[in-house]
Amino acid sequence: MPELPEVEAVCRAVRRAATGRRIVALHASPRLCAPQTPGAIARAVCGKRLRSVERRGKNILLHLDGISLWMHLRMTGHLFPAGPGLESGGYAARVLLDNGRCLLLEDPRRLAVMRAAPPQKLSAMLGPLGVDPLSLSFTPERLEGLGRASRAAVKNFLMNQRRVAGLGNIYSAEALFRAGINPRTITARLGRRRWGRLHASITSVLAEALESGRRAYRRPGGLAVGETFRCAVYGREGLPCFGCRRRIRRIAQSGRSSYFCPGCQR
DNA sequence: CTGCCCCTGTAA
DNA sequence: TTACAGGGGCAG
Repeated sequence: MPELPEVEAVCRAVRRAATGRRIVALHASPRLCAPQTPGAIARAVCGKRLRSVERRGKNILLHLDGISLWMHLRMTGHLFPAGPGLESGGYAARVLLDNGRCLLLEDPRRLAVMRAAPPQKLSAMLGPLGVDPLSLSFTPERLEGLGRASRAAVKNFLMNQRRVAGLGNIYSAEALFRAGINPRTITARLGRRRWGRLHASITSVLAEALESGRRAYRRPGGLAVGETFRCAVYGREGLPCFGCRRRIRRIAQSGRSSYFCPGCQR
């Protein structure tokens, strides 16, 4: 489920619920922990206090005393604070806190990953990540600079985490719709005006998604993050465009679906 | 940079 | 039964 806004909402929720708390136990499925083991991760983090929560792109970093816990939710992972009683179906990991509450990681598809390592090691691992679109260094000039030499379709460019870190299939499509840019456009061929529009679109789409995600996340164990964001093109194949009423089209790009309006996106 | 793969659930 | 799913590592 998660792209940048959802992961950011998760981080805020975890930050509020667990900062300063000590981890007393950790249970996790082996697949989630590979190539480490659940036991090794548990030994590394138990007894440590959560000092801060950091997001880098779609990556979550829980910084403890001298060691950090890295998580990536991939396609279907959910992470949320929960009470002691919640024994919901099939969690992938449960991190018990010293106040009786816990952090629950659920993932029906079991693609999420988790690892414990010193923060420097994790930073090195995440080194190739590109600019975070919520950071101050994300400017129209920076974006244009990153894409000037790319011959990939602009949709694929936006989804490349080494360039811009955090956009996925949904918000790439939504940002391109707002900017009026066809997802198949060769990135390097975008002009200055379009780079400016694309930058503004990314910023506004993420801000709105974050806002709707915050509302959704307020219910403990309830609605998943991001569900209240109303997509203009994603998942709307064949339905009329909210702007020009033409039918939204779906095409495949790099094996993934891209949605766009043939009228509004040239 | 693109294709294939990793998994499991859901819908057509 | 098949296609597809919001991600990313890896091979080619």
